[in-house]
Amino acid sequence: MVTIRDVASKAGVSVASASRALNGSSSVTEKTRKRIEEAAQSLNYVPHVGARGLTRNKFDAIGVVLPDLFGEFFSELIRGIDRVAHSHGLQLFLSNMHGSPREASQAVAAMRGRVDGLIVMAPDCLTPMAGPTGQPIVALGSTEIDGEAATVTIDNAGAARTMTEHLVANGYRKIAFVAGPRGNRDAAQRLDGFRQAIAELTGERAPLVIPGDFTEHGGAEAARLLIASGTRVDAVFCANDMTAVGLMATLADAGFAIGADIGVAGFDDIPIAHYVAPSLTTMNACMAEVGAAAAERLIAIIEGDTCASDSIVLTPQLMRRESTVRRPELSQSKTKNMEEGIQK
Amino acid sequence: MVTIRDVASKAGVSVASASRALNGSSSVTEKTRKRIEEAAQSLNYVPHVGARGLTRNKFDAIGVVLPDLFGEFFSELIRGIDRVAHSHGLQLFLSNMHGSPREASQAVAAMRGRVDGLIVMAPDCLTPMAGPTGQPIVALGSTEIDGEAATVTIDNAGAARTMTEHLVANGYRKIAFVAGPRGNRDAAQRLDGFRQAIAELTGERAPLVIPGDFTEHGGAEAARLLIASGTRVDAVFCANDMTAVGLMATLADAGFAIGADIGVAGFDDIPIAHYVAPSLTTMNACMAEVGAAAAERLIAIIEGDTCASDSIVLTPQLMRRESTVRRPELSQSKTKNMEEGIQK
DNA sequence: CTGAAAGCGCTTACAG
DNA sequence: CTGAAAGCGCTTACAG
Repeated sequence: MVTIRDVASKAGVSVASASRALNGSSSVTEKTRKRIEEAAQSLNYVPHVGARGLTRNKFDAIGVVLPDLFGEFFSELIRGIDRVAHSHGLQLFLSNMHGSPREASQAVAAMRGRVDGLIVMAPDCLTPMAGPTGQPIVALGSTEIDGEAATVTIDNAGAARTMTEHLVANGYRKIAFVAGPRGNRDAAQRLDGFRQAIAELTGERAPLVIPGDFTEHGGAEAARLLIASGTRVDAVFCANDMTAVGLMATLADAGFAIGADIGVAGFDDIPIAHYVAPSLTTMNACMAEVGAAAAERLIAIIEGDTCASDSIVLTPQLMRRESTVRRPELSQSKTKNMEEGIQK
Repeated sequence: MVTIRDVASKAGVSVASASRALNGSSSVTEKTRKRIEEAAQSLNYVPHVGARGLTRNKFDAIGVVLPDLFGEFFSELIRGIDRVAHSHGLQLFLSNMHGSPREASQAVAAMRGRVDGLIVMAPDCLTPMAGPTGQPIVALGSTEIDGEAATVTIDNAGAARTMTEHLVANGYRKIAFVAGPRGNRDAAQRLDGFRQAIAELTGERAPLVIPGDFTEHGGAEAARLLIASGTRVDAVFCANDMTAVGLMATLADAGFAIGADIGVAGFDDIPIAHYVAPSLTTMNACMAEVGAAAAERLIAIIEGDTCASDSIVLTPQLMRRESTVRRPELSQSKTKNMEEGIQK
């Protein structure tokens, strides 16, 4: 491994000069600069970023701790973060906390001395995370972090209300909700918003709430539970899109015409939502924007912008699609031709 | 920021002892170890991983350089890498080369002094990447890297042949191919495999090849081109799934019954492939496994296993789904009820 | 403009 | 078992 010492000696200068030349400091003769650069070139010198970070206490990287690295939801989030990080010349250090608070703390600790700041999403923690280790940190979603941290969230409750209004306005009266994982704040806020809206709009005080876990499988399970119970509902509002996708598939297999027989709504607007058939009505949580906003906020804090620590709340938009269209003829060539549909 | 010096002085010992105690060295009295740990605890000490890495020349992290961080394809890949990295206690340093060879080299350089080894995927480079900077490196897909590097690839050509055989066996004769981006080796190999298989199976020497770019939009464009040209084809084999998804949607909107009127096949088996309607026949490129294999290989190399530098080739599996079923009645309740379908 | 030196936070032979 | 010292590869005041 060639070090700056090697290029310095090859160029016949001190490491100090080599460092200055390589970092574009002005105080160095054009001639020696050239000599040093040639030496570096010929030796194929690559600076040791770790060492540089140690001396400068600046790492040109930001850390991202997420509950999972997988799936369209996180993929979108990372995309947004990467976009702004890249435009600022920052590298990304990613860590998967695997839904475990203990691992989340470990991950945060493992970032010390590697990054200039952190974006953390840990909506599953019931207890607030261990406080910041002194580094700039922004919390994503309804993550709770000890001490102060800037925050980027979406208005889950408000969005759930918007969706509920949409369902009611479209003639669905009896609406069930498929919940998210216990202890997940995003899920809890969505449920709250739904409950409140339902109470106001239909007077229903105890709407049916079916357990779920944010996965496709959980959605399928909820559908089976619903069918088995024989409960008659007009529509189902799922705490996230994956749940809705699983639920829709199971419902369709059981002969229900999605939309006509039973409305289905999701939350997140992951890309899959408009590929499924029928396409899924959902709330666009604009994860890419959340990620980008978080990254921008973090960078501002790192750069010493003190006003940057207040929180941002993004408002999801309703994506009106086929799964909440009551009369199939409204959606031209895309309606499923299932047994039920034909009989009518 | 509290350092090891702080905990040492608080515990009344030297930093050497503090370091030893904190790292679980055996040569330290139980009593002093306890004192040190308490000091660390009370000070909320978090080791500076960067500094530790510098001294030990070991970073407990691996770097991953990809053409993009976004989309199900990369998401799967990262998932596989993360699984084995995590099981070895390694962090992930992710970098997006944005499809640019220059950025790829930069990204590799930026990893020096941060990671113990690299996984690099850069299938778009026409010229081989700058050689390894001395660190262990494994190339993914048909990435070409100067000097030696272990390699994990999938058999693109063989898989394309398998798919072509499937199409022909299902009665599709005139088959077009939608290509991937120019200069992408995976795409080129798939096209080669297709051409060769077609020549052998149908005698056709110059099958129709429509340009594409691995995106949904490119697929839609290809479909429009196909329709506008009036060329009659029985099936379209797309260089990847995203292309197939875009093509299918456009074809369906134009009134074609996918499967019955025209077969469509993809490549990759991204999760969306079985959500679209009709579900998409494709080759499972098992990206998660590719990622996992690459990570395992890399770790073996890092740990000094010299035999670990030969290459691995994974064989994709055919995922037979609805988009290549000729008679709609075969696929029960899932067929699209389009104008064409009704008229029959 | 250039160099010798200190220091970033840690680990690890080397003595004791 | 414990401590003083050197060193990881770099940058940056401080002198000259």
